[in-house]
Amino acid sequence: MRLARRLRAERGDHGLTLSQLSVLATLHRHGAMTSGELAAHERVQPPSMTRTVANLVADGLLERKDNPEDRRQVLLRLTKAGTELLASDRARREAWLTCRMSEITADERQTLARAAVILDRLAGS
Amino acid sequence: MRLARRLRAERGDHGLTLSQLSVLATLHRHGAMTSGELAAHERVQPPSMTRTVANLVADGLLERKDNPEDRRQVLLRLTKAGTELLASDRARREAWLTCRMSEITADERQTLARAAVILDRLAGS
DNA sequence: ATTTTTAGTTAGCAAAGGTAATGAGTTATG
DNA sequence: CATAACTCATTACCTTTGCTAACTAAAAAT
Repeated sequence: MRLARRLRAERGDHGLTLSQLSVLATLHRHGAMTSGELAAHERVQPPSMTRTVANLVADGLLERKDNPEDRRQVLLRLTKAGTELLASDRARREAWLTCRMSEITADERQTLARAAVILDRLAGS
Repeated sequence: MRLARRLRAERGDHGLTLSQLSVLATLHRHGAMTSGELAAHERVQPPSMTRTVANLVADGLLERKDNPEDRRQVLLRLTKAGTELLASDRARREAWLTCRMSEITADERQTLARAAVILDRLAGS
């Protein structure tokens, strides 16, 4: 909990929340998907995702595209602005992480890397 | 992010949020403290803590005690109900964790334990 | 005695989470 | 084919959690 808050504090300049950033990152990694798929992936209820997405669309970071094959669905994808913001955030985060990583030993770094893999598996990626 | 949500989903029966639970756990681990100390420890601004604490007091899990030496301060401590709820939550969480831990090898468990220590240090516990 | 600082609070904003109910589109069935 | 049933996304509404700014009361400093 405290660690999560510490990370949140490192969110910084762009003014996006972790949830919003996570949506952008998911779309970047897995490509365009529907609101429902996004909700399932982020482990959130559909209405919550609707709202988060609406905010991101309003900010011009996502765009909606109707699916002609099933007109109930809406495909979401990153705009150019969204992709760029994600890239710059990643850079900033990398910088912070690099700084942190310099505070620990190579051994410890390896332990963290292994732990990340295990946790990812437990989270059911 | 997704892992955090997965954990949150495991919150279950008692109806408390992670923030509330974290406050109870902190008070249990470090003993009674003031609202300000609690806020600093949870890395949250004082007004946020005021409200969280107010909810917990309303639920009968915390109690306020004026400090006669400095009457600006309010000491917060767990009630019996708060202590019991914390214990039962811990038991439930342990059960879940034990179940998870049985899914991985002893080697992996050790990796996670080591990682936890390192992260704690980075978080500035 | 007055000013400054400190602890906690109140008021008000936005985001994120949830459930319940609706609307529109698709699929299944009589 | 017409209707029933289901699915996807949304709207409406509630709670909790963060935040900042402004305020009160108490303590400390001048």
